[in-house]
Amino acid sequence: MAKRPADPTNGNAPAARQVPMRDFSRSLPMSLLRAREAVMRQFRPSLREHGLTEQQWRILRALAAIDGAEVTELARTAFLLGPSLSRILRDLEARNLIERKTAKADQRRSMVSISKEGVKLMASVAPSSEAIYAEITQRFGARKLAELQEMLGELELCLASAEARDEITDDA
Amino acid sequence: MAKRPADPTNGNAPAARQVPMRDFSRSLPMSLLRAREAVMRQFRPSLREHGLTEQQWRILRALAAIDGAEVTELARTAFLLGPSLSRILRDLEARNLIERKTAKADQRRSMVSISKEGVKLMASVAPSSEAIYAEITQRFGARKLAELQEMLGELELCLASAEARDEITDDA
DNA sequence: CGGAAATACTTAACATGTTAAGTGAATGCG
DNA sequence: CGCATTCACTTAACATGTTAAGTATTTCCG
Repeated sequence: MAKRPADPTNGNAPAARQVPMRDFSRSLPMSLLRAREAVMRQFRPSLREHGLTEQQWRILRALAAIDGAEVTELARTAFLLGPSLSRILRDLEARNLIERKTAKADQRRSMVSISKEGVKLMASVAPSSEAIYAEITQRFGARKLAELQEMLGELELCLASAEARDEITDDA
Repeated sequence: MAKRPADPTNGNAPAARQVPMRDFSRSLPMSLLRAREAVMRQFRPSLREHGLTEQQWRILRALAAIDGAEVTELARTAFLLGPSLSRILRDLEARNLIERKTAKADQRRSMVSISKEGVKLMASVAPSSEAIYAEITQRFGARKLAELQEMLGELELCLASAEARDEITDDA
């Protein structure tokens, strides 16, 4: 486990001065944050030109792939929290990029789908978006990219299972 | 590419999706986002118990390691944008966790440092934080973790250099 | 049937991300 | 010196992240 470089100012004194922890610029959360920011920085200008934020784009992509979904399902797919999604859907609906209709069987649920305008907008953004992705793939290497994504998936899974265990423990 | 022949026929058939774009749940930004979220989900409860957000914690850690820094330098270290940092510093100062003094040589700059209270708070959070990190390291594997971080760093570098090239091109 | 509990969202409140504009203090240079 | 420019922040405005509370609907169950 994480051994740190010796700290001459400290030793093992428990109560007094704090050890500088593992250089936090190399912590996992920071590495992930910086990598993601580096990637998103490539896409944001293009999205912005089309009047879309990253999250709005995620929602449209998710909707385009499934031809209608409930809000909760959409939240899971686009990896957004409910409140964020609620706001964004309100705005996207006002811009006529999506459509909603409450389900007949269950008035609580609402089905969301992309509108014709939404599809048109996607068509205008997709080429540039794909080009950027292709550029990244080429620069970083397709094989390496696949490896990276594989590891990211494993990390996610390994931590998700940690939480499942916590929940069981919590059950009082 | 990807003209989307609107296919209303498969309303509730999740099976055959004619994919206009690469399944976006496997896109690099989503992979990074989900991995990071999985990691942060482990830390947030502990930080919250101590009344700190993730960003406030980043700032304290950065300050603890360097014993005083200018705002711009701190922004780079903690990977925060100027406006976010300004707000957070205002709040941390109000809570007496940090101290500021304007530089004598240049009145525009202000030096920020962690206060005694700030150090004390860090000392109370650090053990749990380190324990969580150790748990993650153990679950995922130290070697694999190092590999992952190595790849993330390479990705960041490879995209940063892409931007450097863009800027040169823009310069005309 | 009827009320407690669960479900599917939505609102609210606060903190941060992101871009643009503002402010006051140094600098460059004619 | 004078003054436009640059610099180091800060404010502003809008969008999202995050948690808690609210609302309407449905389901569970006696």
